[in-house]
Amino acid sequence: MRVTADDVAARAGVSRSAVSRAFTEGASIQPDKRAHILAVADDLGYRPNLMARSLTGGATGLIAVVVGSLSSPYESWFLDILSQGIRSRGLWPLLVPVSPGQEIEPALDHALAYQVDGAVIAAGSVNQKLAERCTANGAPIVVVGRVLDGGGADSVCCDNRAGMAMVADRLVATGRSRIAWIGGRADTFSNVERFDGLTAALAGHGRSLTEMRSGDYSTDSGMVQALALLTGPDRPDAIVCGNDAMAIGAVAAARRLGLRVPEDVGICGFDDIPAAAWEPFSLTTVANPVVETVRASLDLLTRRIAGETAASFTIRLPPTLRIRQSL
Amino acid sequence: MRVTADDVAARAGVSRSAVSRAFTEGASIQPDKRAHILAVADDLGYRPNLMARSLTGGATGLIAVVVGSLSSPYESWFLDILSQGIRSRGLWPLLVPVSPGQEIEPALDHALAYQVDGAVIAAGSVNQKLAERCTANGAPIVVVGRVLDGGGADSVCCDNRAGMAMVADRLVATGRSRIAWIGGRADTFSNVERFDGLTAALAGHGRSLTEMRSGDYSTDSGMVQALALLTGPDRPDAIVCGNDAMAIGAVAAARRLGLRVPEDVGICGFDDIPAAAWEPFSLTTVANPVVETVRASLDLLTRRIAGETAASFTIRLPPTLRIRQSL
DNA sequence: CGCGGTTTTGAAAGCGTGTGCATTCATGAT
DNA sequence: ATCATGAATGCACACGCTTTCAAAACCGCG
Repeated sequence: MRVTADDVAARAGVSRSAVSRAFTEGASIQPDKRAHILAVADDLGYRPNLMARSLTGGATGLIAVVVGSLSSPYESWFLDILSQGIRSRGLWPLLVPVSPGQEIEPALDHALAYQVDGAVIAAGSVNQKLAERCTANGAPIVVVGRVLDGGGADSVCCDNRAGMAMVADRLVATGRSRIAWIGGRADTFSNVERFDGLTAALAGHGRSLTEMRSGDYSTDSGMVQALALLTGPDRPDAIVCGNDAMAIGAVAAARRLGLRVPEDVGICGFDDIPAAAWEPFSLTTVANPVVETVRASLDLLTRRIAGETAASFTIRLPPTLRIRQSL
Repeated sequence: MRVTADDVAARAGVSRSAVSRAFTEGASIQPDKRAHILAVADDLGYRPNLMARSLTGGATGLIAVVVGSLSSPYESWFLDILSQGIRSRGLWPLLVPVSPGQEIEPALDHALAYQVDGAVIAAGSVNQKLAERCTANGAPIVVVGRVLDGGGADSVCCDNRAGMAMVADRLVATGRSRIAWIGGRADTFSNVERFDGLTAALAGHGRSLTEMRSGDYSTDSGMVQALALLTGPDRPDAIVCGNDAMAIGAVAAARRLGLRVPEDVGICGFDDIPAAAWEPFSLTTVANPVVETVRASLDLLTRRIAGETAASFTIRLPPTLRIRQSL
């Protein structure tokens, strides 16, 4: 039923090896014979079975992409760019969705069983042991958006502290004095770094946060926390959010209360997702360099796949402050 | 280097067949021997090579997911739900991203070469010939969001005309008389159906569109087209958009011009993406039943994969009108 | 025409797994 | 004690491909 290389060989009057060579770039075969074989193959609708090929070749061309809930605008934006990057390198993304809170390990195990050539991990928590297991199975990994403390895997991550330093400067420049914070999920690397970065930078200006609250990185949670802040005593004149989604919620909250942004309350996000530019928000935010992040991640990963062995590498990419209307 | 079933067999003092059977549910093997083998396997970090397994078994467990630009909120929302659904059925999504305007065929061909068990196609144009090629290669497909005219593939699609009929009712009920349309990319199935549905339903009320414009389903294009409409002569008192992203842009445009929504101009979208509920928009929109769409698609697909052969099937799911603040 | 050297070519040996088949083993009935 | 029955086990083949290896074909040159 399924047409195999043998079928093509029989039909073209050559050996199966010849068929294989016809499909292998730079293999030793006569040009006109290759052309004939390819014509026959096309006629029969034959394409080499990549499963079988990878059984010998050792490479599958698959890259596991571990990503969190895709309805989050940041994750989907990142996945968009990442998947394009993977395809443009002739590889294919095997999607490994993990809901927040879910264990990454069983899912990644399964992906490893597919003999993926590598993995980009942008969600879930990964420890050194897991990283080593992946590399031991011949699948180097690169961790995106956080840094593995123990080493053992390359990581690419935006410089959250530098980003927050720029936010602090802006807060001071616009004369904000009662500055509140809405964090994301507390256990995440980016949340910790962004919070630390902000408090440290503010301290450098002799200031500190007046209030701290936690959301879960969703727009709804930003809305809820911002409502609480803005209706509480000693209303803040600036709210810094752990990401853009929450900042969008915060802007909505301010609007609902009839407050002007940025005059009454300045609001700042992080990431610069596409929606941040939408006019009713016009979010001032820290632009996360995701294009560069993707490029760097895949460079690192393909080099490892090619066999380069070196100590694990951490790349920190500098963000930029995108000043719009909200702060 | 890579640990194989032979390694486990040697270490456990059994034959390789025994190892295989230990990992096969319901195979004939002594319980305690299976336990021993599994223990040894776990110790060695062995997992069956799914590439090799699928070479004999005939099934790979992979589902090709053809999807457009993921930075679009609708696409990423859909992919989120779809990928969860695929995983919950024990299958794995192989991502096949195709940019709008790009040919779907070469990408899908490559996915077929991976011997995917099936494909969910939610982007790009697919004709009957392509559908037949897929099924001939043992990969049934289901087309989502549009209907294949010639048959040859199952399709699941929301009833765009019914949705637009509800919009028309609402337009009449709120007394709109100058109704404009902002369409999406003209060549898409959903755009044609939604436009036809709206004009037909309006005609049923003895009304018609006063102006028609085309965007590209992006928020920016919605903004641009709405600005043109709202600053032109004979300003419309309602704008119906081909999707939510453009409707969001239209709301932003109205706000920029100082118009009140919905008093001065009513705005309506389609899909009910998560962002539609965000407060500054509070979009009145047609809710696309994506959860049901995903369920129906995967039901259809898994049944085909299981071998059920029947005439191709088209499922039309009824949308609902979600009335918020914008119309 | 012969010869060393370079391509081409096909046969065959894997790659890691599932499974049909024949064999062995344990079990219980006669 | 013997035999029939069923489960458990190992051997070997198949899956579809790549690639090594040795043989064959080809080339230019003397």
